[in-house]
Amino acid sequence: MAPLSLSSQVKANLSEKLRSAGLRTTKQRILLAHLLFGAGNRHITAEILFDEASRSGLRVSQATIYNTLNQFHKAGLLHEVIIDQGRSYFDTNLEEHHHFYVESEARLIDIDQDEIVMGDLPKPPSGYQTDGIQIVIRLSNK
Amino acid sequence: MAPLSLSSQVKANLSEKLRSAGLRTTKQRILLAHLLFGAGNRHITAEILFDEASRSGLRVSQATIYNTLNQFHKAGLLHEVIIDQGRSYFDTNLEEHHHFYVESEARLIDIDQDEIVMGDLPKPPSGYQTDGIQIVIRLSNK
DNA sequence: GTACGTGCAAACGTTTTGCAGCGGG
DNA sequence: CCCGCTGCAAAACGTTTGCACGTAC
Repeated sequence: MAPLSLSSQVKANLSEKLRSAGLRTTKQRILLAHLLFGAGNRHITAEILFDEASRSGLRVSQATIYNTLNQFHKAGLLHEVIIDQGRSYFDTNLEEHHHFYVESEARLIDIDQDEIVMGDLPKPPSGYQTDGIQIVIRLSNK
Repeated sequence: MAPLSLSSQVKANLSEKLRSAGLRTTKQRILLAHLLFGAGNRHITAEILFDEASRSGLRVSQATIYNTLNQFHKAGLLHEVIIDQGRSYFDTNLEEHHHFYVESEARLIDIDQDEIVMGDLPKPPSGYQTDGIQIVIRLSNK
């Protein structure tokens, strides 16, 4: 994969994205943002992102990967999907949608929005408010 | 809490339950089964079960807690709910149902079956079969 | 210049594993 | 008697944290 040589146009776009999310634009964040957002919707784990960053020529520490993913998440640039014990997935698709999870491959697959039809959502118990809904359909090999 | 003094009737019932699930009936499993299944539907973590077992007078190792929960799960006596990163919940309610999750209290709450209305489920991609569906609605304090 | 980001390594909490010994069938 | 279960301790795993240094603004 091509190293840090992002075109200045691409860099400008990513910088803008980070800045409007209230984040400083460091070299690491620009490249990680490029890996995350530069190739359509992705389901990515810290491990995958670390590998991709390393392979693309940027020497980042794991701590930075975790910090960055958490910051992007807190800033609303990523959604978190928890479905595998001990491993978090981050989804670059921010629209409300749901997933198949292939346990044998530790892989998430988007479900088409119009494929899942929900009636009314249950009301939360008093004192609480709904914060997000997550539907996961586990798949196994036939 | 009352120690290991389970009535022989209770013990017989639990023994039967374990045996028909293909599990040997050891002292530890009988007591853990009693804690799990003797008080209605529960959402329990390894930590909670370990504490309850200790408090009830049985000296069990953490390894046995984990082994037992995993075995009960594999034997179909428990459902696993993964929603908190790094911690597994086991649900003694085997019927298909769904949950609220109160993040601030790390607590699961059952959703009444008739409160959630689903249309048709999406078909799994070819080569895969549906293995279970999990709906979680995250709650925060209002 | 200052507050925030980064790297490194150590710490953390949950879960798994290896192995010797015990106990159910 | 044998195979599976248990306890213990250590290891493994993903993730977080403390701290010194570096860098965006």
